[in-house]
Amino acid sequence: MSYKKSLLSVYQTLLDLYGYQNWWPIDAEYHRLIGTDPREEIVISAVLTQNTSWKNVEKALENIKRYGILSLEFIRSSDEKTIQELIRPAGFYRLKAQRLKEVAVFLNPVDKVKHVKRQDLLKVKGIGRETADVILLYAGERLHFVVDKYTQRFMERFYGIKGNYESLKHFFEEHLPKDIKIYKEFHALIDEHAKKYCRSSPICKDCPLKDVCISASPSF
DNA sequence: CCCCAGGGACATT
DNA sequence: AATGTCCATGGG
Repeated sequence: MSYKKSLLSVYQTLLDLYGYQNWWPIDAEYHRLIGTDPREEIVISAVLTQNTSWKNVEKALENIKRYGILSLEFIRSSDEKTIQELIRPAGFYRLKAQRLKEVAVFLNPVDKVKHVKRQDLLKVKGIGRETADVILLYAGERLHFVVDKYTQRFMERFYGIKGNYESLKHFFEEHLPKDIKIYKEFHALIDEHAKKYCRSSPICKDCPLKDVCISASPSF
C-alpha cells in the first residue's frame, strides 16, 4: 500500500540509502595549487554538463586543466576555437564554447554569483533555468532548488506530480527547510536514485522506495 | 543497430 | 502552453 511521504522524509530515506553525495564535485587541490576560484569550475562544468554525461564533462575539464587554466578568465581570454577543441569530448562543443564565453563575461567577477538576480542570469544566452539554479545554489550558496530531467521523472512517478520547471522548483522550496546543504544533497540524491532505479525504464522490482512510491506496483 | 546522458534556443502547432 | 528539432561526443 502506498501513501504520500513528506518531502523531507523522502530526503532522509535517500540520504540513509546512498549517503552524502557532496555535490557539486570540484578539484579543490587544483584550485589551491593554481590559485583559481573553485566556484568558476562549478560555473564551467554546469554549462558543459547540459544534456551530457558527467564522464564526458570530466574529460573536457581534464583537457582544460592540462592545456589551459580552469578559470573564467581563461575562457574570456582564449580564442573560441581553442576552447572548442579542449571541450570537444563534452559534446555540443561549438555551442558550449559560445555559451562559456557568454557566461564568463557576464559573471565577471565571479563573486557576482552572491548577489546576481536569477532573472538577469536567465538573460544570458545558454543559461536556462537549470543551469541558472545550479550556479546560484552550488556556486552562490543561495536557496534555489535545482530541477532536472531526473527530478521531473522521479516526482511524476513517486508523487504523481507533473508540473513545469518553475512549479516543481516552487514545490521543493515550499516543502523543505531553508537549508543550503539539504538543497544541494537532495538534488544529488534524486539523481543518484534515478540513475540506479528510477531510469527511463524503471527497475521497480529492486527499488528501495517501491513500498512508498505511488507508481511502483508489486508486479513490477 | 538502438537509446541515453546532471539542457537550452528557437520554430512550429 | 505544449511539442519538435537541432546541437555532438561517448558509453552501454
